[in-house]
Amino acid sequence: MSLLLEQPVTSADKTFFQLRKDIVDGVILAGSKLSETELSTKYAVSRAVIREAINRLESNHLVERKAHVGARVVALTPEGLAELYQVRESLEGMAARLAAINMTDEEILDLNTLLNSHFQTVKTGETYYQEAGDVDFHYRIILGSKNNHLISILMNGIYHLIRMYRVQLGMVGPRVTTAFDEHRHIAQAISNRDAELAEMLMRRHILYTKNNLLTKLVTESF
Amino acid sequence: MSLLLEQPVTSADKTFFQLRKDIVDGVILAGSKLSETELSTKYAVSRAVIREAINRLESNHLVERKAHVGARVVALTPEGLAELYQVRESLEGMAARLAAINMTDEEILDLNTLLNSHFQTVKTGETYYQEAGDVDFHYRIILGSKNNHLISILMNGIYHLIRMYRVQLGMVGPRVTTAFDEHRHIAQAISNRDAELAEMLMRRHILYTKNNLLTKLVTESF
DNA sequence: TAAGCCAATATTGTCGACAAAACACTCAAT
DNA sequence: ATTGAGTGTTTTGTCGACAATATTGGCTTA
Repeated sequence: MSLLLEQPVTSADKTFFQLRKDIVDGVILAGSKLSETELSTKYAVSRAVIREAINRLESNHLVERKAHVGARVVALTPEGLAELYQVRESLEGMAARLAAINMTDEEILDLNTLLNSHFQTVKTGETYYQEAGDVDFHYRIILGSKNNHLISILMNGIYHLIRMYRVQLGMVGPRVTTAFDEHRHIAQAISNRDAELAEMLMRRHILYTKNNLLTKLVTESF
Repeated sequence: MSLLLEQPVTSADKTFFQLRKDIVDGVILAGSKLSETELSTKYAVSRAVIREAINRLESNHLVERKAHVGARVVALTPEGLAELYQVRESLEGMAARLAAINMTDEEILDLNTLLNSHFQTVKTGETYYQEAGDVDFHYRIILGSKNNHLISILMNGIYHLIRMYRVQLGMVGPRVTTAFDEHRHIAQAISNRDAELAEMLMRRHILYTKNNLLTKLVTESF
């Protein structure tokens, strides 16, 4: 049922996925240094593999490298969040618009089916599936745009950083059910092939999410 | 005078810049295979350096890698160009809007000064400086957005691929002076701090450029 | 005591060699 | 003649060691 089952084939792939997961989940703290030798012993691979993984993490905007100095996990800041979501709003708004045009009837049907199944889990209040479900919904629309560059920029470029903010800040309270309603309206616009409305609703949805996360980030004073 | 003087500090840096230049300029043909051993002898560096360079080229969307198979320079196709410019239109439109808000008065002054100097070279018809000048103009606006994620996605993410299409297809004929006029109008909107107009003009400017390049790509039947 | 230089140490950058996988070619069988 | 298996070759993936650079700490000197 879940999308995007990227299979690791090489040792560098596995290490990259593992490192990425640990960073997104906060197991490796935001802002901390990534020592190549330390990681190579910890993950039981050579430094060459670690270096390749770190390079890929850099293109995912999750770490920053400086020559002869090393790599650091990015810090989570209000400014960074604001800039990230400004870009996300533009790109995913575009994705929603294109999805309303380019998704097949079957894909739209699947999207609505997914929403119905999410409705069940939202009622029970299982936060873990909320996170996964939200990502799944957005992924389908992104893929539905059928624009490979857009897909690459979002999925390989910035989405893991978005998830990092979401996972480490959380999304709780009334926002959960509100967001679900917004998803329904977006899906409705796409079902009606109303591209302009789909873009507008998606942009507003992301704007709300940004404000929700920004509030948490500021009040928790990271 | 020129912007973005990224200095190579390591051997991998130099190799990366050289390879990127050769690909953008067409010295290494679009669609061709990149053999690691071959490149390592040609550029007189170890395979590790070549591999690092290729990894970076991949995050620049200039090459595609497959595990255990190798890397290939991307192909220039009408579909790829259309998708790329669809994304570019959205992102640079956003950049122009933000630039109208965030550029300092001094930066706007420099932008107008740059345009005046371009006006001289356009009259003489020096195509080389046209290309460089156009890139310079767009770079200033992108940097003027002051959004680091947007800057990174455009400059490190897709702009070299955009340049690759431009360089290998060329931009000639009446389009040259027309594009210059469009630049002037965009600069005017930014000078007036009219964000909405700046975005609209930039989007249309990029749309025109796309159509111009698409025509060339189709008629030349690459 | 503070500032600056120098040496010792630790970390990143680069290299060549070996392992594993994909590719190409031959040869046999239908 | 074509397809298939099998072998030999080439290419990519991984590793450990060495080189070059940055950091740390101590020492000297004002």
